[in-house]
Amino acid sequence: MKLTTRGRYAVTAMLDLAIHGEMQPVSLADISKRQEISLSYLEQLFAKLRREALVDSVRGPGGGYRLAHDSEAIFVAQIIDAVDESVDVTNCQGKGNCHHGEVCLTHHLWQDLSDRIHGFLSGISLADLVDNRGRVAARGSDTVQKLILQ
Amino acid sequence: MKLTTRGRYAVTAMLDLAIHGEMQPVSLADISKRQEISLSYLEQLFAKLRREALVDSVRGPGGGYRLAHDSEAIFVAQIIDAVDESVDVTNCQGKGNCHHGEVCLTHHLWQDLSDRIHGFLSGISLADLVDNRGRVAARGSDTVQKLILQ
DNA sequence: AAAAAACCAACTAAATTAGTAGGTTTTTAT
DNA sequence: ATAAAAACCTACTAATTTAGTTGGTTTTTT
Repeated sequence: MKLTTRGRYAVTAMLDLAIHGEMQPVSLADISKRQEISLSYLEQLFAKLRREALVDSVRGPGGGYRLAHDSEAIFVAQIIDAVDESVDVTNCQGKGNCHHGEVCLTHHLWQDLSDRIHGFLSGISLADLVDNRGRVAARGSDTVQKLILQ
Repeated sequence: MKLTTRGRYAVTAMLDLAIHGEMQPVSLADISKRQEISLSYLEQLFAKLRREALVDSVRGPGGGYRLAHDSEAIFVAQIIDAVDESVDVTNCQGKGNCHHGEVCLTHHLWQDLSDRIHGFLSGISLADLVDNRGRVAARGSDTVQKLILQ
């Protein structure tokens, strides 16, 4: 699994867009200043986000980036996936050929964990993050915890 | 977050121990052959597992390693932690000083995800893995999914 | 005494990540 | 028209991490 600065930067930048991009497009220079992320690095990330149609760009002065969809319809998992951070923790990229073409001893464990991580991040939209500044899991998790622990 | 070959190797090797170590200690050479993990690399991993008191060693011919506790009492999270793979995905190692000493925009998101991953892996023992060869999460997850999705 | 094993330290190759450098193209405002 | 602001693009680089190697020593059994 890869979940490093790159994925965190991408989500942070998209969240910045969701917060500041209501009226006019937001330039990467602004995001760079606010979030303290190198401008060139942001450019590379936004190239990928654009390829995956998560953002639209406006060139020229006053230009910048806008979310390509409502913030309710963009999910953290999509952002992470777009910048090439796979949330998959299996050794075989889910193929199941990890030990002589068969699944290895621990394949199902990693597969299940991967599914859970992806499921968790697929359920959180940018709008959720804007609403409560990232405190998202607390919502349902009490019930879930009780179920798991009982 | 780091969850790479190292952590997977460690869990696989411990599972091998749980399966083959009932009667006599298991040598790393055996694990190395069965699981196709470099012997020297296994040695490094077991040095850490021993330091964290997850395994006991027996030196000399016929020696090897044994689980230090019942397989019901050793959890995947402990193994991952022992070999220095942190399952924490925050940028600040959970300290919450990610943006000028304050929490960054996405801190809670990563913190919640980290907690979930750790919670998941803390609930799975080696015995669970032996029982159903790793197919563990399926158990409770249907109910959980329904709750989350409704 | 020999062999099997744990134990140990230092090194190395490969991969990945984060970041830099140095541009071009497009578009707006003056 | 021109200058400036911004996206867009490609290639390079430094640092870090990972996986693995090398070459031992120590302990214990046969």
